[in-house]
Amino acid sequence: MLDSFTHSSFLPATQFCDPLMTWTELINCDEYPPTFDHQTGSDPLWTSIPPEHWTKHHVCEWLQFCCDQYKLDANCIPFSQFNICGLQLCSMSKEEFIDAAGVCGEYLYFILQNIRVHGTTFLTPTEDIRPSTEHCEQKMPMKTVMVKREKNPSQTKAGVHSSHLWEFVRDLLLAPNNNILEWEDRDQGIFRVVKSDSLARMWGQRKKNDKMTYEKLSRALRHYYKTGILDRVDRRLVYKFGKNAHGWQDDRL
DNA sequence: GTTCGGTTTCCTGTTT
DNA sequence: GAAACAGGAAACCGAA
Repeated sequence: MLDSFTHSSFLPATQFCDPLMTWTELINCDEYPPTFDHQTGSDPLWTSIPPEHWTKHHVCEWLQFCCDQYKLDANCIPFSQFNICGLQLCSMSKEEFIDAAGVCGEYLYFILQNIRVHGTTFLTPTEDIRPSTEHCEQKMPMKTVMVKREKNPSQTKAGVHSSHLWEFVRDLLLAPNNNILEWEDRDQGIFRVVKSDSLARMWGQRKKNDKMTYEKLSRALRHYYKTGILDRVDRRLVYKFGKNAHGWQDDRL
């Protein structure tokens, strides 16, 4: 159904956005929120109204947006089950999301909660919300990456593979209501893996690798010790962001 | 075609 | 005994 939507027709102004751009990157991107010049009049944008007020069409657009931006496998999402209005969508529990779309459902749930928690103001194109370049440089370490993208839109596809495991973990930690990872010491960047299997499943989904296990994922995490992205914590299932990890302090988007 | 970074996979041994 | 950790080694893959 949603295959009929193309990225260009749906989000024309996000052409420079990395489909795997992190949530933090996405909403701080100068190209975000998108402008919908072609959409005016009676059908307001889903970005401009609270999820509770979304129409079925808005929900549909949001799903497509999630697939595009977070590279979720659209084949795993039974769109017929999301042929509902925003109010019904918001009333769905995480379990219902998971029942409907498996791991993708879990991810969709997180994204929706993010929108609900932060309201729609951050999706509204106001000068106050959209960070200026200078402001962004001070607050957002990822600014450099974004500037590169703007300068060279042809690198968009390359950006798909710039999503690293530690960034995936970081973004999951920053997502509200996630029960897979939790902070042990927010200031120190110490966090704990609560549901190792779920984490591995989600990472496997992201990498299109259904053979991913927590054992393999943890090995990948341990590689980060060498590069200073993670520091060793001598406790089971507990990790700490190192000096070379950035963005994890930005819990306020 | 080569190099490189970032995993992924497999393994053995250790610790909890 | 199971689960998780530690880390070596090799393979894989996409980007440059």
